[in-house]
Amino acid sequence: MFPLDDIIQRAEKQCAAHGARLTAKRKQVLSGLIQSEKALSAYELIDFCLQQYGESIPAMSVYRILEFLEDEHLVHRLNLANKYVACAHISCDHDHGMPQFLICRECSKVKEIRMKASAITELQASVNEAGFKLLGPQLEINCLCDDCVSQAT
Amino acid sequence: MFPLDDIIQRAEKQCAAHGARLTAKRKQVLSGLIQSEKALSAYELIDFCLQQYGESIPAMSVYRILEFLEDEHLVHRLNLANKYVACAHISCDHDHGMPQFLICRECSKVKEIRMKASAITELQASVNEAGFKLLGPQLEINCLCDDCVSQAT
DNA sequence: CCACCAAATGATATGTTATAACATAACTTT
DNA sequence: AAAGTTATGTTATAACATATCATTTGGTGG
Repeated sequence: MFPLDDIIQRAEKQCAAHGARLTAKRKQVLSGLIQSEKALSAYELIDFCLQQYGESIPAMSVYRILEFLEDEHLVHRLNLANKYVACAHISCDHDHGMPQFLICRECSKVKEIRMKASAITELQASVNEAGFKLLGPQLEINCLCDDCVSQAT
Repeated sequence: MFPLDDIIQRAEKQCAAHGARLTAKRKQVLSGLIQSEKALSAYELIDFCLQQYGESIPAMSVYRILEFLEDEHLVHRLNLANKYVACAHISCDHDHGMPQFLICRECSKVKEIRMKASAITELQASVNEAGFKLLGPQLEINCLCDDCVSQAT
């Protein structure tokens, strides 16, 4: 889609826009997530950074960095899998509404899709009716990706 | 809704129907989940059983028991919260289709609702189109319950 | 330039959730 | 009671996450 460097540059601009700094470590973590093209746990990211950059980042730092990146809307935390994934839309400007994540339970591949506005409205209505309020914009859905389905056969 | 004993008795019958045994410990764990009326972690259940029955169940056993109860469709595992909740429909006969769980992020209160069949079909279509297959029948949705919303103000 | 402050990172300890591996107990069937 | 099956106990450890305090870094005003 977009070359890694473009995305990083873009992310850097986004951060700079409100005085946040995309430091070297933060770039490494973000790059890791972008390159892996699937969801990684914090500890998988540590391994990745060690392999890729020969740099060992303590767990605590990775969690802090992930939190920072989440605040900057550069990554998403997937509660369903206790993993993290790069936002699929760092390189575009539009607003992203309510993201849906299809998460492959086998290989952690993630696809960020959009629901129809009507479907969201309907969901919201059901939720409110039940005495709850929708929180966080995100729906996470347990799936198998087609690759893993084929392999299983 | 239904008195605890009725539900337990019902659950016992359900188990007996295919030769599974709802032992004393399993009853305690299930009762704990039913009484708490919200999702509990395995370790919260251990505490509960200690308080309520003066009986200390090792973590390992609780996990095994939860797995058993899940197989018997008496409890649901909520991946979003890493907690467990009693099935809301132990006391009725009908098939339950695709359960949706609204989970209060604050207090772990859970409401099991049903989606319209049309909505499920639509979701399924989106998922397939994206190259994934829906897995597990359950959707877990991050919410705040109205009580916690009020308190926050 | 440098002393200072704030932000970022490191180090260590600990908490929380979950599973693996193996041992023992308890019930069932004959 | 012996043998087989199911349930539970014990111990160790993996995987995920946060609290706390120390140290480094990078910009800013004197």
